[in-house]
Amino acid sequence: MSIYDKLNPEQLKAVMHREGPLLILAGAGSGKTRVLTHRIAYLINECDVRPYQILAITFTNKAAKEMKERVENTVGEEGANVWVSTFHSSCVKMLRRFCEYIGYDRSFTIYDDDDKKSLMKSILKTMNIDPKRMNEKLFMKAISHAKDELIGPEEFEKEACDYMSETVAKVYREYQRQLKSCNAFDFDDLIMKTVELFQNNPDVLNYYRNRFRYIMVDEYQDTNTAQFRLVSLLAHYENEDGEIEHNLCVVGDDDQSIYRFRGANIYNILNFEKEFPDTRVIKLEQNYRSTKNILAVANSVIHNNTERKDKTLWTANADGQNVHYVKYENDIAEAEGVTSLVKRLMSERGALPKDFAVLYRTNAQSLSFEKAMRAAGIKAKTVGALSFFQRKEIKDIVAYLKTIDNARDDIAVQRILNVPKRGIGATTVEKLREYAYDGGLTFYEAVESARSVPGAERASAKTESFVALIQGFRYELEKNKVTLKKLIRIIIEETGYEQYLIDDDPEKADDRKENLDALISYASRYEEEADENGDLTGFLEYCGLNSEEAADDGEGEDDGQGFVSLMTLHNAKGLEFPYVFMVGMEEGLFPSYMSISADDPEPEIEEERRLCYVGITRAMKELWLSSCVQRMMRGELQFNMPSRFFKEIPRYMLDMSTPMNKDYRRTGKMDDELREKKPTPAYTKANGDDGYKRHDGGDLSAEPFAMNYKKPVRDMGKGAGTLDYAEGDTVSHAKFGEGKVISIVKGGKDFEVTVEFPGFGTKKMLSAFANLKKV
DNA sequence: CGTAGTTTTGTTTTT
DNA sequence: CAAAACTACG
Repeated sequence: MSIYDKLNPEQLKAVMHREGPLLILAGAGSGKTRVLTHRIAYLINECDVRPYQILAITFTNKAAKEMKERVENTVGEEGANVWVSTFHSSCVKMLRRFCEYIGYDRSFTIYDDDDKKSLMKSILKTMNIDPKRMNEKLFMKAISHAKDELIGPEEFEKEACDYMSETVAKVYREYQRQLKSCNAFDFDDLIMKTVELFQNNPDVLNYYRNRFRYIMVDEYQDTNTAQFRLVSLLAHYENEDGEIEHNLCVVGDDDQSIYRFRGANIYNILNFEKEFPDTRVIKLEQNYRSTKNILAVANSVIHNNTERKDKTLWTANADGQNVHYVKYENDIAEAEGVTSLVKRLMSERGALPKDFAVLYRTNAQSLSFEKAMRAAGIKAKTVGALSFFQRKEIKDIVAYLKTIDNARDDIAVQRILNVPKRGIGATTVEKLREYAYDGGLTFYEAVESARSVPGAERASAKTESFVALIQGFRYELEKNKVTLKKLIRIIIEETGYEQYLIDDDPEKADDRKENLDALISYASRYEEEADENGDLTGFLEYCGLNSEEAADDGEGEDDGQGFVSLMTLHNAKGLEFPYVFMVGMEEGLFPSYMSISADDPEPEIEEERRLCYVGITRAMKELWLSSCVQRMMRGELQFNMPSRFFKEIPRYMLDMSTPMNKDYRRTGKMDDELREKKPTPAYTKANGDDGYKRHDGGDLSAEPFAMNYKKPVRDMGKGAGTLDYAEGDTVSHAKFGEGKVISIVKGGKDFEVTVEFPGFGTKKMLSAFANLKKV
């Protein structure tokens, strides 16, 4: 009996693969993590590979942690020496060691999105760029994208061809300059700069090439160009006979690529075999997770994508229930409906809260579910929304720590200079910033010499006491060798931070204090776990990269029943639940309005479809899909059509009779009488003599919901029948201003209108959404 | 300088 | 309906 006995033949082939590039196309629920961990075990136990020669890369810290545990379970103690981490933390580790080669100091900090935004805003201000015309988001996106593609500021500048890109180039260069002077990297830099480090320093690269003889990458479909380069640089080893080995094993599923917006390059997986010609390809198509019915729905949806490797997932599992579809009157009814279904499944089937997940497209949707669950007394947890380290109070204290550790971090210093309030106002900060900028100083240095800064003299008494405060903290840390835990307590104490919280918002003060306590226990746990390099810099790095759940906040101790998980579809990747609710499946929400109205919608819609596929395949036993006729979105009542993805599911696969009484869809409440007479009305009507017409997935033109279909009210009169403008007319658009109509093409119930806007170029849009007015 | 009250603006997903 | 930006006042 060996650990390999439980593997199927394909899995076994993958596990036993020793040398050379290997591409594992692993469908959802096909046991890829198991393959990965077993392969690591195989290499160590059977092939004399040392654990430290293996590098396994995952995407999230959570996945890394889980994989590490599983490796240690299969391999034993030695498994702890396998380097399992995310792209970002691997890079941090390597940079921490060698960043001096590229002119950084070892105590560098990492900027998250908030920090990035602050820095960008201040740059735009000093460069006198009108934020009304070009806001910081635009620049952040452009720069981030460039970095994903390994395009540095110089190259970007060379390729700039219009005013827009030239401006971005200038900002990009300044942004990089300031990052460096702050001794900070942003997330994208972590990858790009590591690649730079390798490319410019062969000795460093060779060091890691010789060390990492076997490299594995999980979720390979979500790698971007920079990450691909990083991995291919590393997976290059010259053996004793002078042959080059590429011991690179990547595991992925092109159908689950959902991070294109973040630069993920789907061709990394589609063209892997071209990059590495001697690649062995193994497909894992047997699904161990879901029922046949769930898988059938997933397959029928994903088959509408054109850019994919052909494969079809199958399972030996039972048929299971049909996938359910419920159409609710509004978002509140949806939340209550889902909640009562959860309640009912718990009482009728003995399911536990942890068996359920509610998946939605946008974080904003979580609120109504949180409320409904709380009202019904069901434990639910929203995962991921606002991560621990993004909370104001945590960021403030962390900014103090950053300032103590690395006063070159201008963003951190600016954040806390007047928090809690010390009477140092915006004008003073502005003067200090100018002074620092002109004199090539860090912001902190400017603060130190505020006395001689024109315009800031008046506040110099206040800035001096701030400097003294920081020096005091440094003294505690360096001379008195206080622990991190103690240091944080001292900071809170000395700055009067708790009083500040109470003055700022008495309502939230208690919650926030609890978060501070959580930070303190997080720090003390870090100190216990970390070995000798458990210093302040290390702790900050830990904080910066762990965007996920922090310390258990003590709230609601686990009783073994767990929580209903509320999360975005993106967050659900890699997870599985017996019962899954995919909610808010409406045109304009999922697929999102952004994807529908993009210049070139097809690839975006395909990504949304993959996201849909990911959601469906999270379900093990039973799946509910739902949409609402109307919902509140940004304070306005919106009327959406059911998602186009429903049209891609053959109707006979859907059970549309889910718990219904007269009022269910309107209120989300179940009729108790009905429940008692017919205990399980939900599961009786499926697939059969219900009068539903059956058609296969090929016929997408069929009206899916003739039964309870209402025309969307949104923009009636423009969307349907006729338009009040014609080709050649001048129209006006809320965002782009006036433009000339180039063409109008009829498509389905809508018109695709092409308009040329001076200054914005030519845009294609759907008449129903564009809200164009004839001028 | 700080604050409270008002207006504007923006809408996806995240390491 | 937020959050952010702006304004007016003490």
